[in-house]
Amino acid sequence: MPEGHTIRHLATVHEKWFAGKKVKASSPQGRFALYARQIDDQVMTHASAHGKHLFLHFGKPIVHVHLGLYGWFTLTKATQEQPTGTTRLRLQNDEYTSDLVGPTKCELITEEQMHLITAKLGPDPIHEDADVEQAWNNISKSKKSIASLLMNQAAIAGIGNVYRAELLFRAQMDPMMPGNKMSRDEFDEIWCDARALLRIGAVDGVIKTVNPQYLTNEEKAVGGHAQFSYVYKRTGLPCRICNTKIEQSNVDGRKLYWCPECQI
DNA sequence: TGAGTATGTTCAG
DNA sequence: TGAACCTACTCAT
Repeated sequence: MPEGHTIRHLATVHEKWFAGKKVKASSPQGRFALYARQIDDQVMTHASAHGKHLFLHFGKPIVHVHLGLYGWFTLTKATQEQPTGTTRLRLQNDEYTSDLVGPTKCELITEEQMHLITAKLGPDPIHEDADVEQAWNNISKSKKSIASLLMNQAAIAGIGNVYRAELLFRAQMDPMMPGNKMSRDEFDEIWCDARALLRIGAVDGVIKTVNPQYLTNEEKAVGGHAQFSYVYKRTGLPCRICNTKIEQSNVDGRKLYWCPECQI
């Protein structure tokens, strides 16, 4: 589901499947129908991602997608199956089908509008050339907690509620630490870990944060595509490291999970 | 059948 | 700060 790793994964798959070829575009649900007609039978040139925003480039027109909380793509080998009535956008060629359901945003924009969107976002750690100094600047000048700042897309783009909880646990950091009280070393550790974890997650679109040595035998048996966490959604369960019960609280209206023993 | 929940964002008050 | 929005799924009634 949608944090930065998912969007990067989706950009990669769409580019691999559709770039350089004519694409059939339709909007079974109807809300994107007018725009779908404009890109129908056009060639997708490439796909790109910044944070949680996906851009599918059809020459000048660009499809801008933000999945929001529960939007998703169903990616399949070319199918004759009818899309569900809620499918906002279907992209298809002879080999592949991409169905988009429930996005917060699906619109046709210009390159200029795309730049306006990305200009409002902080550096995306998954990008090779991401500006770490800009990210440090955004964090270190704020009195807000690091838990709050990591979710702020204008500070750092692409991190969501799962990666936030897991990054803070892995760094053994108090989630309430104000950005302007963090040392550069502490920030660098989180930034580098975010880079690494997002890239690992982007490979197959699954969030992987737990060192296998801390998985139970049952969890190990489940294997590859399963998602496990140190603290996310583990309220009341014992910490994988110290056995203290994981706690849950609310930061900016979102649930935050942490270990009161490890993260001091 | 209906309430609650979900890895998100925006806008009104 | 809280509600609204986009959708599907789980669980209680």
